[in-house]
Amino acid sequence: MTNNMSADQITSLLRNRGITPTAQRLEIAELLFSRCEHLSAEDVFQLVNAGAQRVSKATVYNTLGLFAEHGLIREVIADPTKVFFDPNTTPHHHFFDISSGKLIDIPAEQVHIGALPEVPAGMQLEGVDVIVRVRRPGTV
Amino acid sequence: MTNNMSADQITSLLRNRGITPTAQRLEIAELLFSRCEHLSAEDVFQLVNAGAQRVSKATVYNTLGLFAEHGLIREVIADPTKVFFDPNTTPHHHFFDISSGKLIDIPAEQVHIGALPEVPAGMQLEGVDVIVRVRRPGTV
DNA sequence: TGAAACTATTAGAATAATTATAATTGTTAC
DNA sequence: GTAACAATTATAATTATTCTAATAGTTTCA
Repeated sequence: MTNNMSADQITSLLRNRGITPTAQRLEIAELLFSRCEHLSAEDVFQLVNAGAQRVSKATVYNTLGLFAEHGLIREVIADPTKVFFDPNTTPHHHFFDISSGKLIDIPAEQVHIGALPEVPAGMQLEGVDVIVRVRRPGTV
Repeated sequence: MTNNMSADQITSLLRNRGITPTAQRLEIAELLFSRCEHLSAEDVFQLVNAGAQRVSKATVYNTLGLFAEHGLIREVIADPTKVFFDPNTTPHHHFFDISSGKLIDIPAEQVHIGALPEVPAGMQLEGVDVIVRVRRPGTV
């Protein structure tokens, strides 16, 4: 699934969240929102620098962290070797295919959490992540 | 919570799973099952080598991986910076306190998953992990 | 306008977790 | 006792991520 957005649309997307739109941030945002895929920092680094390098690894991390902090994307922790960034911030969950290391969205309505335990005293609920680990038979 | 087990009990615990009990493995197992805590590889490395070093980092990783593979412990992926190892392998879920980086068990019966989506074609269900992220107010 | 003072952004270098490799030690079978 | 195999180790490499210094941008005020 791809989703074409104009540079202007992406610029105001950032502005609406209080993020100063710089060249690097626009490139990374464009990439995330046009692809609508689950990308790792490394994926973003490769894609944004396809051809000549223009954006450093550190900037990729800064930018992804900033976007996540401002609710533009969401971190998904399912793979011990890396964090994924999901441009879909609506409530939903994930299949994690341990054979391929890929994530697949699960629409929120397909997972029904009937009961949640009481949050420990003095703590604030931040979010609930459901990861359904699946595997292609015959693979490790 | 601590749980005292004799060296013999731990030895047969490993044997029952088809794991040859070596000195290093017994030390690590003893540590995991007496503490009943969520430990990272680094934690295990520190604890097992309190005093003089006897077990290398690589052996710690090998051993934890082996134990997990044989169902003696369970990997919990909640913190992007490291993997936790949980000696409790009964079905249950976790709070992850993002302020302190600590895990707290949630008994299985306190989380009720009413519906699960159909596993993608040709895939095999491996497990379902529910991570409830919580935070101490005022912390990042 | 123009430059000092400050803030925000970027990226090269450093760090931490983990894994791969190859050497070493221990065990088993005959 | 020794060949064949399995387990352990250390080193070093790799990968993901963060730190910090440097750069670019913005504001203040003379």
